Amino acid sequence: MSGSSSVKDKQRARQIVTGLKRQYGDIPWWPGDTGEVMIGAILTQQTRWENVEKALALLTEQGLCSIPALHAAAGPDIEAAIRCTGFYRMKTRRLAALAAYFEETCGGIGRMETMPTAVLREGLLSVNGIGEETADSILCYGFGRPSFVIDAYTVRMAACAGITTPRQDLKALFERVLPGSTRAYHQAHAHIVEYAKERCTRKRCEGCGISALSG
DNA sequence: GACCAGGTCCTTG
DNA sequence: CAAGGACATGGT
Repeated sequence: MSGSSSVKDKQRARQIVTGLKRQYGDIPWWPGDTGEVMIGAILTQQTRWENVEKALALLTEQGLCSIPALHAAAGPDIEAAIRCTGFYRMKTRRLAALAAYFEETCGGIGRMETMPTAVLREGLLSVNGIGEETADSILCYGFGRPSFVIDAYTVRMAACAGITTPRQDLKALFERVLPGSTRAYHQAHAHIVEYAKERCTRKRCEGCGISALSG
């Protein structure tokens, strides 16, 4: 916890953040409304984003790309639209659970806008099919809260950079290093994904460590 | 054909 | 409680 490796990890995390920011500058990320972002967050689980975009387009075409619409929709219609994202039966159930939570338990998304982030996060985690990463994606990109997202790319980048902090503590590590603004969280996560998806796959990891960033 | 993708849940040992 | 398996399509 307070060992010297934690100080080094902090420095390494800072180098990842600043190095990538220098390389990419501002990049756009998830311009959709809250409902669409939440749907995308479920669909992207263990799935390439390009396939998620196709599914979102199909849902939109059919007027199903919102929480109220999903809540009213028939299962098979949802399944058909999201098939290309894989795990489509499972994801249809998860979307239904998400929609039921906001429409029935919360009384609409609007009611949650003013909730404290911690309360909102607990509520999201209580929905079957929403784990830590999905919850933080929804908070950060859907509700504009400063809750940093730790995904497979971030974990690999951290490992490549020599960070030894255990996975469950990476969120706190990056949140300590970053400025507290939601925008900073958006950008840092977007940068990591942009960088890592090209060179930091399961099998190979080509220069995704800090050495490649700081020169 | 094998392997992998911006996870999560349930079942075992 | 850690590890393993299931969920499933689409691209390399």
